[in-house]
This record gives sequence, C-alpha cells and structure tokens, in this order.
Amino acid sequence: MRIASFNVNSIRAHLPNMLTWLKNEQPDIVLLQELKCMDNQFPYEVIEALGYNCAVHGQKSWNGVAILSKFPIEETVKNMPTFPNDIHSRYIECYTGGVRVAGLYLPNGNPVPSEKFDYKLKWMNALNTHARRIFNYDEPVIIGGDFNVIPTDKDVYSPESFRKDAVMQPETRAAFFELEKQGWQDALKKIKGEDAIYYTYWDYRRGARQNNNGILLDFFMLNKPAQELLIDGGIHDEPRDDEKPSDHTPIWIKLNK
DNA sequence: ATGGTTGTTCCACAA
Repeated sequence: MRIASFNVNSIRAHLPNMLTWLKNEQPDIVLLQELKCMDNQFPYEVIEALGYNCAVHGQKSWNGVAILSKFPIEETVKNMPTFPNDIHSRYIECYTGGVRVAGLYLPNGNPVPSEKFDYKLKWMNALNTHARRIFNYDEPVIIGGDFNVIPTDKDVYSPESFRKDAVMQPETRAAFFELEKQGWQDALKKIKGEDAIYYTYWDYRRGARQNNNGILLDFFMLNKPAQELLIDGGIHDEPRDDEKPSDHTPIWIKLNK
C-alpha cells in the first residue's frame, strides 16, 4: 500500500498538474491540503473516474483538506475532536483500507508575534492532545500533511532567512517534537536517515526551485503498528518541475500491507 | 532589509 500527501495550493488552479502525478503514481491513499475551494467546487468527477473515493473538508478561498482512497472511506472526521470549533478547514481523518489516516494543513502562523501565531500554537496543542489519543489505537495510524514546521536547521536552505518565521520558532519546534516524544515516528526521517537533507517546498520567488532553495514542511508520522509496516518512502520531485506547479511537492510512503 | 511570485477575489491579504 502506498500513501501520498500533497499540498496542491488550490486544487482548481493546479488540477492538471495534480492529475498528471496522480495518474503516474496511483497511490492507494492520498492526503490533499490547501484545496482553496468549497466542497461543491471540488473536482469529484475527474478524480472518481480514476478510481478514488473522496472525503472533502473544503472552505471558501483558503485552506481545505481532502482524503482520496481506492478503498471505501469510513468514519470520516472533519476538524480535530480536540478543536471542534476551528474556524478553518485544516483537519480530516478517516478509516480506509485497514488504516486510519489523518490529513492536516497546520496554520502558517506568521507574523511573530500575532494572533495568527497564537492560533498556530493553540492548533498544535490541540493536535498533540488528539494525537496522544489515537497513537494507542491497535490499527495503523498515519498522520500526514503540511505541518508548516521546519524541525531543524538542516531542513532549510538558509536557517538565518527563517529565524524570525513562525515555522521555525522554538515553541513551534517544541510542539512538533512532542509527537516524537509520544512515540510517533517521522517516516521519511526513518527511511532517509537523521542527517539526510531533503525538501518538500520551494518558493515561487527568486528562482528557489532552480537553486534548490527549499524547505521541509511536509511529514508522515506513524504510530507503532504503522511503523512495523513501513517499507519505503520518499519525495516525488517531478510535479514541482511540471507545468504550473504547486509550491509544494508530494511525499509518499509504502507500507507492507 | 527589501523584494521577489502565485493564489483567491475584486481589495488586499495569505503564503
């Protein structure tokens, strides 16, 4: 089983790019972030025609997350139970194909300090509380998506350029590492090694992609049963170099299932 | 330090 996550930065603006990748890779389960559309604007028909069921938690203009699956989708949850009144659509969870998957688009949180940064930390706190609960499920649980966190200085082409950014604040990093303290495993870090340098986002500006001025923002976190199934994982670079791309590129894992 | 690009929407604001 292969599971992928892709921040598409508007599903409508980047649908051709996303579909090219989807047809080429055909992951069993896909987590999508930054749909930037309402539920009724989601391109259900073309995605269902490729054999996917869709669970969509959309929002006008901003945010929005979805799960695509070649298996039936059950027990869909929109918004974290620990943050039921979230004003943004940033979290979706379901049971599909014998695994529980959660897709998230964590708040960016800039500038620092601001109400937006407070919201980011509040959101991460709610995530950690919810994650502690679902970590202990007997089934494989996979939390994936755009965490809007640069965990360490090696995960960014120029740490000094981001020192004041919300994605790299000590509080942001501490909240992110809470997941590992709970026992969650960073799947790509496990596959590639602690010191490996890899990015999932390149700014549209200043030739960031051409110069590989990237940052690591997207992750798969696995509970114990999922860790035991992990075989492989990586980054799909091709969509970022295709026509009219998202600023993120997909990440993927392969489970022995 | 600033500016650079792309998204949604219609005006700046978000990233």
